[in-house]
Amino acid sequence: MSEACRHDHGSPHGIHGTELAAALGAAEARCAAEQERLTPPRRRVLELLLGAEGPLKAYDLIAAYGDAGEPAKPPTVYRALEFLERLGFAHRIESLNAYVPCRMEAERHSAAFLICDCCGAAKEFEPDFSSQLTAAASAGYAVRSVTLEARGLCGECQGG
Amino acid sequence: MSEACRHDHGSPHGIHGTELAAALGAAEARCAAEQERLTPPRRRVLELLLGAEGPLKAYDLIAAYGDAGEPAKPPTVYRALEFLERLGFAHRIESLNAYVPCRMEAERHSAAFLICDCCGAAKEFEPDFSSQLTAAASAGYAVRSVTLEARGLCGECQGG
DNA sequence: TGCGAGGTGTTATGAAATAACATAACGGGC
DNA sequence: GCCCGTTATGTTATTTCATAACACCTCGCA
Repeated sequence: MSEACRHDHGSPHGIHGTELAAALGAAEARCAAEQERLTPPRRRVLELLLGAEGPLKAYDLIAAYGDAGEPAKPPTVYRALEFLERLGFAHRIESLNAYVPCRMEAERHSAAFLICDCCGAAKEFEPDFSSQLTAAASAGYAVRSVTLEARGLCGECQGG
Repeated sequence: MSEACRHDHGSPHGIHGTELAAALGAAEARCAAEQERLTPPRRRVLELLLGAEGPLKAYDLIAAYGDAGEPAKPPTVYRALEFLERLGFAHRIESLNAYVPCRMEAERHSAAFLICDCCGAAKEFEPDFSSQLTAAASAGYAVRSVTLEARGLCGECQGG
């Protein structure tokens, strides 16, 4: 992380086992409902994101892709990420060049993150953009999507 | 831009001549007041940003840097950008990998942009982050900086 | 069964950013 | 003035991030 510190950074949990299977199943179901296909590469990338401890870089995914350690080719992963973002299953965190699975209920929503500069955790939260949307409207803009990234320190990393 | 369209994209204005000189002078003054130095590379990069029609990529700056067409070396420009961001003279737009000069009054503020996917304009506006900061505080985060990027269409590009 | 749309595999390349190290300019204390 | 620590610059090379381009495949459907 961009900041040296002495903490024990307890892992922000990935999901595994039954829970992971359930999440993948739910994704499968949502795809079916929307006439989209959760193909093997897409499913694999989503699986890796869901199992991860925190935001993953594209090349982390590329390296981790193969079952026996063989990496994927970059376009394979970038295409899968594009799909997952489009469906709302994952978000890109611009300021980290990294990706996280979506943890929220709502589908295809705007994304907002609290990013800890110390431990690297990225916590998604439900933003209220009404004030910013009002400002945008009065400037004549038609807003399609909004992303917000707040950098700082999480509770655990503030202690010292 | 990421979206084909038929508009005549009138130029979002860079500043030039006297106005540019005044802006650089003001920057010089603020540096002096803060024991910082607006060295030649920093001044040159700021000048390029202020004169530009819209967001500039780092490699646009690198290419445009030399008076007679010789490019700068990447670290020259990246260091200058880092300085300009630190002092609040410029902002990075994460979702574009591009930079704009700061158009606001306040110093070292958080940044918020309305980005037109059609003409590429990036309009800075004064955000009200109180609701998001409340949410962050209740999650235990100590926020240092916030960036918001809203993508959509500007007034001119909505017409058709 | 032939066609079109969407998806994948593969090679290669392009774009964005930084590491590492040498050199130079500046400012304060003596 | 001169030394010295600090800050900034110059330069080479490399790393990291992302996409172009094209061949092939596969599924639904006329």
